[in-house]
Amino acid sequence: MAMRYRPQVRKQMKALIDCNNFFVSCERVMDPSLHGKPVVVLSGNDGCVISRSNEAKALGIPMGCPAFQIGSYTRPDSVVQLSANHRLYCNISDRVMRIVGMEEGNIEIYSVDEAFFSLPDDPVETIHPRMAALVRKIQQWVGIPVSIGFAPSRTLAKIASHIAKKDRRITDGVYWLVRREAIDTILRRTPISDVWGIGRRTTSSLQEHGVATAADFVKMSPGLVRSFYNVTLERTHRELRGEDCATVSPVTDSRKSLTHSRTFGQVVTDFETVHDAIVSFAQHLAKRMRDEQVVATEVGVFVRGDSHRTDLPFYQNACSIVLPTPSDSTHLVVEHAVRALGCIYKPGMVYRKAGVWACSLLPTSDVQLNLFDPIDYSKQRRLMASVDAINKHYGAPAVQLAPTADTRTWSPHQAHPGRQSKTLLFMM
DNA sequence: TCTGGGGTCCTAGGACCC
DNA sequence: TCTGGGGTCCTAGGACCC
Repeated sequence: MAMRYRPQVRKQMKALIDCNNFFVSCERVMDPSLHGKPVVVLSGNDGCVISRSNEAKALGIPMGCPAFQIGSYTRPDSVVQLSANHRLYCNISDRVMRIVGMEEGNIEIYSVDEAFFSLPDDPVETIHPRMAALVRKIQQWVGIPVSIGFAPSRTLAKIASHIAKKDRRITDGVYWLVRREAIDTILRRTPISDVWGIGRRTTSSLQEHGVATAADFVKMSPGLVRSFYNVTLERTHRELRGEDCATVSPVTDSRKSLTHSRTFGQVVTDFETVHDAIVSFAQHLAKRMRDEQVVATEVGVFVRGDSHRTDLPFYQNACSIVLPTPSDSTHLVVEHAVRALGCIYKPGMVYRKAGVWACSLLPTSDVQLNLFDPIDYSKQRRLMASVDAINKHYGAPAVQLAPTADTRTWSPHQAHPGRQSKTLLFMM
C-alpha cells in the first residue's frame, strides 16, 4: 500500500483567508468590552454554541454544545452568551470580502467567513509580507482578526490557515506550505479527521484501515481510494499530494436552491400558527430570490415535530408544488406554500419546526413567460419592486401580506441580544 | 425545560426505453 | 422458441461543509 509520491508544486498557488472566531469577533467590533472575556454566540432559539472566543475554547466548551450544558464546563455566568445576529455578520463579511477582492482580484467566497483566491508565481518571500499586510489591513479597517494560509492546493491551504490561526503569535496570521519537506512534516502531524472533506464517517472507516494521519492517507494508492471510497475522497487525496483539483462552488455562483426554516420557540399545535409561520417564511424566501435575481420553478414546505420530546407524538412530512411559471413573486410563493402546507398539515400533531424551500432555481433573466397563464407577471414584478423599495426605505416589514398577526407563539427565542450599531450599518 | 440553519455533491437503485 | 443488455433520467439518502 505504501507508495512514494511527489507533490506537484504548481506555479500558481491557492490561498485561503479565514476570519477567526467570526461571529464572536463581529460582536467584539460592536462591543469592545468583550475582548479578553470568554464569549459564545448561540444559534437560533439560543439552542447551541456556534462560535467561541479563544477564552471560551480554553474552558473546554465544544462547538455545537447545547446552551444548557455550558454549566458542565464552567460557571454559566462566567461566559458571555449572545444570540446570533446574522444580519450584522453578513454586513461585516461583505466589508472583509470587499477588501480581499480589492487587493487580490478574483476571489471565491466559500462561506460567510472564508474565501479562496489564487496567488501569482512570485517567490514566497515576497508573497508572505504582502499577505501579512492584508491581515493587518483587515484588522485595522474592519476590526476582524483573520488568518491566511497558502499552498499548492485549496485543501493544503486550509491546513496552512489552521496553523496560521493556531500559532498566531509566531505566524503573523500567515502560514505557507510550499516546500515538499514542510508539507510532509505537517501532514504527519495532521490527524486525518482534521482534513477538509473528511468527516466523522470517513474518519472512522479510514482509521479501521490503519490511517491515522493525513500522511498515512497520502501514502495510499489513488486507485485504492477510488475503489474503496468515492471520487470525492480521491480528489481530497490528490489535493493533499499538491494537485489543485478541488471544486468549490462559490456562493456567488447561481445557486440551486434556497430554504428558509425555523425551529419554533415552543411546540405548536394549531393550524393558524403553523400557517402564519409558513406565510412569513415564504415572504422572506421570495425577497431573497429577488435579491439574488433567481426565480423558483418549484416551492416546497416541510413540517416536523420535536424529536427530543418522547412524550409527544412525532410527525414530519414535506410537499412541493411546481409553479405555473417560474417566479419570485411573494404572492405566488406564499399561495403555493400555503397550498403545500394544506397537503401535509395533520390535526392533533405537534409541530416544532417548519420551513419553505424554493428549488430548480433559474436566473430571473432566463424566464420565459407562459402566455396562457392568467397572471400578469410584469405587473407582479412592478408590484414586488415597489414593495421592496418601501421596505428598504422604512425598514421591513413595513409592507407585508396580511396574516402574521402574532408571531410570539412561533418566533424563536433570542434572549441575549448583542450590542447593535446603526452607525456601522450606515457606513456600509 | 433548554439540542440551529442553510447549503453542495455523489451514489445506488428504480423506471423506462430501445 | 429464444426472454438481453445498455443507456438515460430521476430520486432518496448519505456524507460533508460552515
